[in-house]
Amino acid sequence: MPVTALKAQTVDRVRTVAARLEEEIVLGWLLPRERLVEEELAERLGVKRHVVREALAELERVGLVERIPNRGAVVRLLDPAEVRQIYSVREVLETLAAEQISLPIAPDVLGPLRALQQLHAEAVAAGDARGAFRANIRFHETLFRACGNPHLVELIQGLAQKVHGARSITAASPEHLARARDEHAAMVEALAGGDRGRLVALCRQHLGPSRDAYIAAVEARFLRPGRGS
Amino acid sequence: MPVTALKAQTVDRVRTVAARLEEEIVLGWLLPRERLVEEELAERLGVKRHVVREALAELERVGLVERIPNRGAVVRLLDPAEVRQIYSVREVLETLAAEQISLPIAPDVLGPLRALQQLHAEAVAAGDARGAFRANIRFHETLFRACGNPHLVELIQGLAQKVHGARSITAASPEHLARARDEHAAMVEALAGGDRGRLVALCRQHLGPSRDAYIAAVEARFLRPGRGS
DNA sequence: CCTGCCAAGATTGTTGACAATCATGGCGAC
DNA sequence: GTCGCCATGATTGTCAACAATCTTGGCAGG
Repeated sequence: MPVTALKAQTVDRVRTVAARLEEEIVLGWLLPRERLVEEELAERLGVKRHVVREALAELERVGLVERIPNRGAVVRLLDPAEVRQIYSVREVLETLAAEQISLPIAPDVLGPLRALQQLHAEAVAAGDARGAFRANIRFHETLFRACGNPHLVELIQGLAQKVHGARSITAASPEHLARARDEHAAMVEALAGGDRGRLVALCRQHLGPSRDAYIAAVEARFLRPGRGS
Repeated sequence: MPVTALKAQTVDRVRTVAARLEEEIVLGWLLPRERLVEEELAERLGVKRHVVREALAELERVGLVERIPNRGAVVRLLDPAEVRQIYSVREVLETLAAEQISLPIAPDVLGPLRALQQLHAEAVAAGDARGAFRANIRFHETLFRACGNPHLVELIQGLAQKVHGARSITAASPEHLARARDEHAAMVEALAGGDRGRLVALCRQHLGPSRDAYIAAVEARFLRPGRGS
């Protein structure tokens, strides 16, 4: 018998549901201010309400969802100022991590990284936003894990997750995906070449575009006076 | 009647229980590897098991408690290597925050800060470890909040919480408490005097002692070969 | 015509009981 | 005497019904 998943533990199902909802938010299936009704989600995702409940609590902690007592959960609209603050911390942390990666990079990091880079490139080529999103996450996780400090990686991932709600703008945009793809390639190159300065610069630049695109989009689309329905 | 707490919302009770358990861990009431039985805690703290359950999940996320499926929760023993990693990130983040505090410090920050510093000093003088712990948390929260980036503050607090389990060594030690008291005074002085370099240096130095004391204590007391019961 | 209140429906929050799982100690086989 | 198995008790995990709360629509009064 397989060692895993003989019986899906609830904690796993919670994680699965949370990840699924996160994806739907990132991919724009669920829009900001959209209500998330527990029973409806439970039925749609084939789990008990209790599981959905915990998943929503998880997403609330992360910041993707807002939960008001007795009123339920809605997809959160990130305030541009907040996004700016998060990105400024991300920049520091990701720079720090990049600086701590021991170069030359170990082959057992570089190999998987190249594989994930290719996976991402293929998803982009196929116009598969979900695949690109997933590959992108795994790429950065693998990259930053090479810094050797799991707690730093955890922080970086947590911050990235916080602004995932801001990704719906760029997650499906061919230009942004292509740009990310090329930047990933450049990062791998810098790693392989042992060029730390370039790597750090690339990591920093990698953050800018989605942040700016989101802020521009939000200010244009959502923050019109009079809380556009 | 007070405006708040007309009815204690469950989410608040969860937080309260989590904070209470955290304190008991920090103050050494609950020792590493000690089992945390849900029903027992529920009765002792006067809440339903469900609330304890969520609180334990919270503490697990934070890292103070370890939860094994179907086997329950135990107070987690922090691995010294992990503690070192966490402290190294803390150092970066707290330095960053200290550097971003706009000087001269605003009076509406300095005032409360001085009050908390005194509260802490009084608790130390009275040998009130719990009071000192609480005042200490509030002091640092107030201090770092002055950096203007709530997300950075959140990260700093989260990391501090992660190593709270390591505080049981120093939380009741008069020497460490006295030292912290003096360093707090010096920080306030540096803030009031607008001396950023001194402030940053103080923040950095402030971290060292409890880290080192914990590592020394753990290596001496808990990590003997043969998992000393 | 507008305002405030009340009832109905929808949704979340809470609880206790039940099921599943795991540690413990006793018993028999070898 | 030791090893392995099974019954038992303790503990956690799951669930569905019930209670509390909020929103919505309608109606009466001004």
